[in-house]
Amino acid sequence: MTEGQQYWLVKSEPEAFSIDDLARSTRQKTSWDGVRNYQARNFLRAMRMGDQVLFYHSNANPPSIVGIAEVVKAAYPDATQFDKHATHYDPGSDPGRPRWDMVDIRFVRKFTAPLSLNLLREQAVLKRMELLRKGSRLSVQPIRALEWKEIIRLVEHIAGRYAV
DNA sequence: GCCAACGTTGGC
DNA sequence: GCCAACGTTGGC
Repeated sequence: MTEGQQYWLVKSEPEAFSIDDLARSTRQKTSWDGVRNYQARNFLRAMRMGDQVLFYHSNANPPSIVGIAEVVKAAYPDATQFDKHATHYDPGSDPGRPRWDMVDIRFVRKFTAPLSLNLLREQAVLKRMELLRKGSRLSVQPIRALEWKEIIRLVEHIAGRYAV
């Protein structure tokens, strides 16, 4: 584990962009654009190359953490904010001082079995996760090192059930 | 499809 | 600065 490495979670609706879409992308990379919430943007700006990112499927059955990506490029201006035809066009953003940023992430792995929201709720160690807070909508959020460790433990535990 | 929770907008 | 109205998110 690299010193200073941080952990994050990003949400995506699989119908819009799934972990399989990421795995199929050119060089298995994508720009995480379209974030239009200041708190989420600030977390994007705090991301560093090599940070590990949990990939969460919202509006899915069941909603689950489905895999891992990693940050391969730190925050830089999100081009879609200046594109009149883009869904997330922001006429209020000044090109001289862009309001919204994006990062590039690369596929790392897809879990053998997704970790459902229900399963996550059962873990005492994960009680403080932003994701599990009622009404939480933050699409980019930090994950504590302990939580990361617990999630990896769960993934390995579940994978072990299918091991030969 | 419902609706609670939340963020943003804009009138005052 | 207040706050009602509105739009969005996202679990269920």
